[in-house]
Amino acid sequence: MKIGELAERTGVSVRSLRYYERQGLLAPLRQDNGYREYSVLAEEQVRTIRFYLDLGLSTEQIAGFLQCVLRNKESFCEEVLPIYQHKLKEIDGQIRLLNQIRVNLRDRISSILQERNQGQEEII
Amino acid sequence: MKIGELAERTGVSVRSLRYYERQGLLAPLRQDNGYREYSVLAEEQVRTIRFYLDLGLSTEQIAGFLQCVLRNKESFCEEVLPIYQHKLKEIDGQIRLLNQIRVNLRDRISSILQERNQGQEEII
DNA sequence: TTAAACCATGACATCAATGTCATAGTCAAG
DNA sequence: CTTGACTATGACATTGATGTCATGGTTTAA
Repeated sequence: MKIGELAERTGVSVRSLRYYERQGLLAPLRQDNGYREYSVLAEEQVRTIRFYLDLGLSTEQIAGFLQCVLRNKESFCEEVLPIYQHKLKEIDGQIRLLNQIRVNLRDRISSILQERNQGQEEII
Repeated sequence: MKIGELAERTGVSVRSLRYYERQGLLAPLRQDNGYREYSVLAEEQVRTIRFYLDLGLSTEQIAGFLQCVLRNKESFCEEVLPIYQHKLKEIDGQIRLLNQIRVNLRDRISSILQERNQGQEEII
């Protein structure tokens, strides 16, 4: 199958498919005319790539274990666990930071609303 | 005071002070030699800018209300509240997304650990 | 056969604040 | 007067996946 068909089947843009290839995540054959030729397995492979990307992993991280997880159960691939754990710490840190900001924002919003109400009361 | 001194007093790099100026957040006078001349008020102003930047607001958003909040109470500046509320929604969305990923990651990590333990037991 | 649709590659843009470097003018202390 | 510290401006880099455009070759359907 050619790149346009794979793009349509997976919902991933042609641009991204070429990018994944350059990052070492896909390795389609080439037809005589230079067109990329994807096997039927490529569709599942792209969905796997998308899954890990959506998990927040980088193409570089994914490249480190993609071949393994395509052939085995995830638990068999040694590289996966440390990457997951590292990502989890990162996510926890981000959530903590966002929560601090969130609390700060909520405080300021309610304080603004309160002061405005007091201003109204003074007028009354 | 010159830019180096302001940078040292506020902990903000010279580069960033020039950037803030270009974004319309600072407007120092110029000495005859072209050097920027900051008033003592600039120090507080920079801290205010940093505060809003740390809250996740963009220089463009900050520029929209900075002059007002420097002169009045925050609750007096009409532009602030909608920006806060918009930012809060954004943060909530980010937290939600991160939490989904977090749950996903934790599930996969524990599932890997569990499968590895089962593998061990089988050997025993 | 010809036009439309598809493919290839490479380059530039994005988002945003900041770092860094190059080049050059200015100032202060020795 | 000279050297080192400071300042000015402008340009390029960063981060990462993706969009978009330009240019040109290929295929396919009418």
